[in-house]
Amino acid sequence: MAIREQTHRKYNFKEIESKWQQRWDEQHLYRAPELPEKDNKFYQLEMFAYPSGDIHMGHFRNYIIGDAVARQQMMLGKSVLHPFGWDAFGLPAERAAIQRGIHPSEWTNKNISVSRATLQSVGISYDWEREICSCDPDYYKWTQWMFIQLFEKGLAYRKRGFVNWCPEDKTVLANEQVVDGKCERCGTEVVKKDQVQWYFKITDYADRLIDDLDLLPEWPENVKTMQREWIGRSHGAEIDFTIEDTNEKLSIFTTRPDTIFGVTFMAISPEADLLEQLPLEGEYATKVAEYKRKALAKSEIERTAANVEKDGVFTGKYAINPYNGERVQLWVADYVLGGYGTGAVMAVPAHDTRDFAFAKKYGIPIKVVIQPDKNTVLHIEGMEDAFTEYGPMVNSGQFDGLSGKEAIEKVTEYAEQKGFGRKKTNYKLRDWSISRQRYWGCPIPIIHCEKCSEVAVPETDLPVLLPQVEDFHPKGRSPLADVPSYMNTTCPECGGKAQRDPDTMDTFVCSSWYYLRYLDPHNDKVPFDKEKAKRWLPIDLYVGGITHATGHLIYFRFFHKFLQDIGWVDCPEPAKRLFNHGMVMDSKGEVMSKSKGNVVSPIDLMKNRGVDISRLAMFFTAPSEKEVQWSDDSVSGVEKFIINRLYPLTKEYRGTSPDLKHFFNAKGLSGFENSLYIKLNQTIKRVSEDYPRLQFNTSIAALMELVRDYDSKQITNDVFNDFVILRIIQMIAPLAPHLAEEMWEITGHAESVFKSPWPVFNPEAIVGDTIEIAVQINGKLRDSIKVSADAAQEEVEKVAFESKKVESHIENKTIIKKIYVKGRILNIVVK
RNA sequence: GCGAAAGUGGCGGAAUUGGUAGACGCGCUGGAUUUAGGAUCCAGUUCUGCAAGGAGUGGGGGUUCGAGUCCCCCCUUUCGCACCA
Repeated sequence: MAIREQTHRKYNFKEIESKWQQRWDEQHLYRAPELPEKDNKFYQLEMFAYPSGDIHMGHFRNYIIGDAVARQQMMLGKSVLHPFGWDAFGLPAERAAIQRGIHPSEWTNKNISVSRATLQSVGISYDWEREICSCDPDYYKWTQWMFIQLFEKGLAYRKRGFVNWCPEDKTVLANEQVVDGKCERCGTEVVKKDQVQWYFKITDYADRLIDDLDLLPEWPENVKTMQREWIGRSHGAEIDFTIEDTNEKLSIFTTRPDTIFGVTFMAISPEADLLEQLPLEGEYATKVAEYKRKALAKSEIERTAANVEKDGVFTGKYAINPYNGERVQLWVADYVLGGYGTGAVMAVPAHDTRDFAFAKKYGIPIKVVIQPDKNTVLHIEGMEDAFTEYGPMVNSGQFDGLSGKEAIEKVTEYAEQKGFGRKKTNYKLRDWSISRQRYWGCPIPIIHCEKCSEVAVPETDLPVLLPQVEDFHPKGRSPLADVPSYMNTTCPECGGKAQRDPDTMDTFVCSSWYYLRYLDPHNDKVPFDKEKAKRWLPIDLYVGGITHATGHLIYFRFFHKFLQDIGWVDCPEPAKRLFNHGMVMDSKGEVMSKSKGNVVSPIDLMKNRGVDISRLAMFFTAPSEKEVQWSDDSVSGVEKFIINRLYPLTKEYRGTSPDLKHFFNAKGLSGFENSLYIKLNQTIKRVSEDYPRLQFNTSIAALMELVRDYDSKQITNDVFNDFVILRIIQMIAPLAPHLAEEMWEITGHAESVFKSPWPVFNPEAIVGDTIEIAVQINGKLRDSIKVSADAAQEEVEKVAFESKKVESHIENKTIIKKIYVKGRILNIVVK
């Protein structure tokens, strides 16, 4: 009876999974050392998670990918750091507070408990001892510390300016949080608002953020391209025009100084401060004011829509071109961006598409100053659009004939000599606006004093605790502004009465340095220990969605570089390799979302089929970087494989405890055994090569083949039999950890399978004794022949020519040549 | 509009460097076993053809003994940027 039970051991995933989760926890299997050896560590990180309470398929996929890598790295003998934590500040908690009348912290903590429990039930190899939470004062103390470091270096500053404003959430948004002119969170159209805001001077790092992308060969090319374009470096010149009546400077940035003689008007952005300083007169003043009001009221969408006709209004003023003294009209136009360059442009209708359209509309002159080549003359009358390419300069005085790069250089040099211009590099990247008029965020540790102006809270007074408030309703100012006990304080410098800054920080600040806190999460003296950072950094593999390409992943690189500059980290980049997993869609290919009601919960799936089968199903469906259309049909294949094939292997185990430290000694194996041994080594090779590519679908396929070929009845060598079974268990372990541990225990191991060394293939046993060679005639496959693995070309040819199929294709033909690719193919060319 | 990536059976997808296209799985077909099965096992399954054969990796050209893979043109899809002067 006992034997019967043994041989019919059922795959009881519920029992197995909870048993091992408990054991792992008891054994502290995932506890990372404080100080690993520098060349034997692996820092595996998945992106910081917002605790929304329910984990969906996308999270599930993200985490199991990281988990498989971390577990294999353990088996490769590395000290693995695989931590997790919560990006817990942010709007949803505040919304929940408004809707349900509970405090954001309560809502957040509840969600964290639920999410943590779910993740624990997925059996992810996190070192929970290192769990962090960004809304915890022990954490945000150091976020405030980071702010102060930036502030002291002049990299955190306040300025008035036009900001993206969401009328629904009543808060400021960073450029990255505006998608298609709408608020990323609530979809409301974003408008411009004039406000004083805190900024981080990320633009100081623009060059390094671009240039150091070259230090990241293991980052996906598309992410690097997106970052380069987002930062948007362009080289050109700044040239000072003058305003006719006032003699004030009007500087503009241009990448095309070679078109300077073609300027026929200038245009200023309605947002530009310059505009305020212009002494406008009479009806012009009214018209401009009216235009400005309308332009600012327009949403980002209306203003930036591709086909919107350009419009503007004449200011009645004129500017003087310093190169030729020409007097040109000065316009206000909302196609000119306030935040880029100087907020004004020189307009060259003949050679810029936008200026062309504008000039045509308002009847402004067009002047050709660049020709396609020496012999082609452009005529304004025939021009349908601007000519924007490079070519020789004309009508440009002393510069006539120069073209392209040389022209640009000469024209710029001239301005430098005369003192009205200079070389200039501009960026699309703006300084990072980080203040938010919201409650649920990290308080800005600044005190405003009438005498001493902005003063950082002394480090000893950190953290500046978020006070309790009653009313979270957005009013357009921070809820903290209405808490006198918070706001009123004394100046750390002069001791006089002072006010705290009422704003909180963008949550992207919290998530810009969290990967460092994991290294030393309980340190109450410093944000993290430098020596620990030295040992653990950089992150070896950073897994997350592509959505963060231009937001988080730029901020996080910026912080890292800043910390390098002030001596806290010693490497230039935070993450060596970045991996973007594909999205999980529903079976119709639509994004899963609550509002569509098409969300498939991994929780139900795991309850019904088990964690390991759910994991394998996700892995097997597609390679990790590809989008998947999730359907429960994906499960049946791997489920059958596990229940009917793989798990029952334990009952074939013969209890010999083979030596796993060395290659198996294949001498004396039978024919079947030998070919299985070859298959085993081929599988180890394939799987070992698939893991670093995160191509687990093919690893599983390879294991399916191996298990299919395994046949206990044909194996007489007990040790060999057991050797094969143990190797299979090891190879599937990072993908299906509970199952593998259970099998590992059944096969007599007291210690975790993740402490066993990852299998190594025997390079001398990946090719069998006989191999198949394809025989082609003129490149077309005609037959396939079997020869011994070490057969020479003559031998192969001999066998090939004996083939009837080959013969029928070369009859009455002349053999021109024969190409033999060793071990693969013989191609006979005939005529 | 600009930039990038990708198009392979009924479906998800294999195929490091040019070298037997369709591994593995789903689905489907047939068979075995079974009281029964939507369980299990075995066999088959790119299309076409009775067969020998022929065609075949979005379409068209090219390089090569040989192209899913390399080059040129076109089409489609997805993603990113979208007045950055």
